[in-house]
Amino acid sequence: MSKEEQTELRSVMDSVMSLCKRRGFVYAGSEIYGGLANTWDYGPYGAQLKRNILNLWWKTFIEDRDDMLGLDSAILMNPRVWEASGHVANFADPLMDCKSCNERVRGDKLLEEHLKTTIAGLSNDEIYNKVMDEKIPCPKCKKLNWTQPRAFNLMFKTYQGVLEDTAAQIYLRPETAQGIFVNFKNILDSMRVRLPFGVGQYGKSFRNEITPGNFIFRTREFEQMEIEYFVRPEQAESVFKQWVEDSMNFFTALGIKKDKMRVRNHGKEELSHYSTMTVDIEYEFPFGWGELQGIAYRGSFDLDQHTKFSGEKLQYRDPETNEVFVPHTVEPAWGLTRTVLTVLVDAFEEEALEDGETRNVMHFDPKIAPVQVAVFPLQKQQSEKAEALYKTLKPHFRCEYDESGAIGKRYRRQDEIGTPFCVTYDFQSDEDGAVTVRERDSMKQERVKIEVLAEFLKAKL
RNA sequence: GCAGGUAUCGUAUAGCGGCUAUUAUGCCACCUUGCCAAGGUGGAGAUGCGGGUUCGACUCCCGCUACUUGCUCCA
Repeated sequence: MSKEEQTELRSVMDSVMSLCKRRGFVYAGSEIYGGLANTWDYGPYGAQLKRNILNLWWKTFIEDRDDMLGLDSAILMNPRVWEASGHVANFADPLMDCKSCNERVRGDKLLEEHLKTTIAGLSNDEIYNKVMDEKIPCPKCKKLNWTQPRAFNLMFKTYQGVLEDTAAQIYLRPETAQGIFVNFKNILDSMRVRLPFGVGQYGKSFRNEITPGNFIFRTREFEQMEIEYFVRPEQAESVFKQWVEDSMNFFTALGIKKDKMRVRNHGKEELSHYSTMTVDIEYEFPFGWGELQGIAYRGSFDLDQHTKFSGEKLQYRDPETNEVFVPHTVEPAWGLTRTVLTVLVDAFEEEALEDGETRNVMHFDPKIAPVQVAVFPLQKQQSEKAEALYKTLKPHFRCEYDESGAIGKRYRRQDEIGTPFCVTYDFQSDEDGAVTVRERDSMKQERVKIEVLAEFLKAKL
């Protein structure tokens, strides 16, 4: 990619951010107090868009399927959960600073690069000693002048109870997934399920990322949609492949351009502590490729760990053979807030018009557009009739009524927030009982009878 | 966390150590308007926060905050 192209893409990002603020999609957090780093608030259209994406996900993967169940577990959990999951031990980067030039590196990565092998389970002291034994210098200034590794645990800590003593120290969840494993037994006992089946939930997670950024791409507070799909070990591979396919289909259903997405296999060295097979679904953002979703084959790691730490047997008994075993899991994990960014960036177009003007158009898929139908009177004489029509459509679609300014200006307003259909009640409507429906993408106009209008629009959504 | 860049009405911008801080667009009201940002009149709206230098700071200096580029990473 050339410098010019990068600058161009950078300005796309700026345009999207500016539009988000101007049109009520996303605002900077705590803005009137000078902001708080990396926090963003979703405005009316942004909140609606996020919810629409979430609802489509829930419908696609939970409601419409016989093998899926929904769950909504707590953000605050017993700290032992995170010991079992490995997050207390592994979800921290041992960062070392070079005292000579201030370069900061991950101690474990430094070792791995030097030794050309993967290492795991070393304590900070062990990492430090090993680095000093091997005399691994700073990659930047080539001096051997490291600080002790300091663990920056990515989990947010807080306190339960009014006294800030350590006994009550708990974490904000860094992922929603553990809530599913922890409820595995509850679900088996209450829901009469059979393998293979999955449990899905969405919600906020929190990670003290060292380097957040890129608008709402990487934020310390974010929303995920996660599924744990439980299978017999021998089913895992085919189920895994099926999830990759289903996931891509979901993104396509959101209207995201296929040629901007790719599936990327994780190499051995980047697999996380729990996974033996992982793929990412990535999108090409203006700032580069970024992960939208990870699909990880976790084996029986989580259920085994929680069995070990809790003492509860997390197993499955086959009702026909009476065979007892620990199911394996395939975990598709989406970033919801990231998906919102993707949809915003992907839908954005600065369209050049014939007269040299431009119009900003958000080409949201009609299913997830914050506003689906806008209703106008051609002029204020038709206000009353148009408003009455708006009220009949409102229960069936996400609707907006606008009578302010010239008709062309109202079209443009709706283009900018991605409304796919505009309906205009005009001078003829009284006589022919019809209205003009204008489509955002084609800018085509069509005359539609009012009595079939709702049906007509529904067919297009 | 380190190194660089940036910070002026909602958005995009101009400018200056000193007069009422520029322009465009958007927004609000009224008039006008027979389908793609028409026109007229009026209106509201900004120097991120704190300190210093100075008779006087939006402008110069320092600190903070936020955004951003690179290192990092992963939903």
